[in-house]
Amino acid sequence: MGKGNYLGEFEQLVLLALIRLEDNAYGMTIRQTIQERTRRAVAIGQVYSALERLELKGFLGSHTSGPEPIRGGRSKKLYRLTPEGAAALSASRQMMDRMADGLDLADGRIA
Amino acid sequence: MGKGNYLGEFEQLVLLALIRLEDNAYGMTIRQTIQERTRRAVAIGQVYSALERLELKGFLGSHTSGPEPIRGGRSKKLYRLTPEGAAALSASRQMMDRMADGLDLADGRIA
DNA sequence: CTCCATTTGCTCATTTTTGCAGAAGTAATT
DNA sequence: AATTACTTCTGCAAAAATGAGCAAATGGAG
Repeated sequence: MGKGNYLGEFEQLVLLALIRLEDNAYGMTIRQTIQERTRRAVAIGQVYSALERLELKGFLGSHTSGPEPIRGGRSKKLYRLTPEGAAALSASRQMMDRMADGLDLADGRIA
Repeated sequence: MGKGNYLGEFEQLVLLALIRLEDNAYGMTIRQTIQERTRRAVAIGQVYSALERLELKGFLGSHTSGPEPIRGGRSKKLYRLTPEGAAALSASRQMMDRMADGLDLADGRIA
């Protein structure tokens, strides 16, 4: 795998949502999960563009579910993390942890 | 504080470096700290452009040190975190923590 | 049964913000 | 003048963010 493909912050949120959602990860649920947990509004387009980037990089895979017999029950594009995605996520988090290690974030000395 | 004032990942690294460096945070040391801890190369211009943005947003303050009587000892632009910066950093990290809470990152289910 | 309003899910185009890279410039000592 | 240390400037690439609008399903009114 090439260099320089580290994850942006929102991309990390998306990958974390995938893990949390297990077999039910698709655009709408991913968006909802991120909104609930981060308490910030997420535009729908943002989710899909992140998903597209991540799939291109091989960090996740997708398949299409069949439609379901409920109102608005059209088919969905379901996503799952790949081993590469899991590795990238883990690496990003470890990097941040090393940077924060031993610091008292409560009282960062103030200007 | 306004909305939409979120930190990018590199910006977070810069703020964390500030805390770590206490009274000795300026372009060169910030760069070095990030490189050592994250193990990735950091272009110097990237550091300064992040610093400029962060100062503009009020997340850090700066002042100029006097020159020192050693070779190349020109004056430095020293940076410190503001209360707003500390709050933003803390918020970003909490957001990520809530997203990751309870997940087993080791075995994200695989595609 | 046929429309069409409603619900759910996705695509696309665009703009703004961050990230990345290196050349050029400034200020000090030797 | 040469050397060392630090900063600014400039340009481009990648990611974040926004929102309009398209597509596919059901359910209900007629």
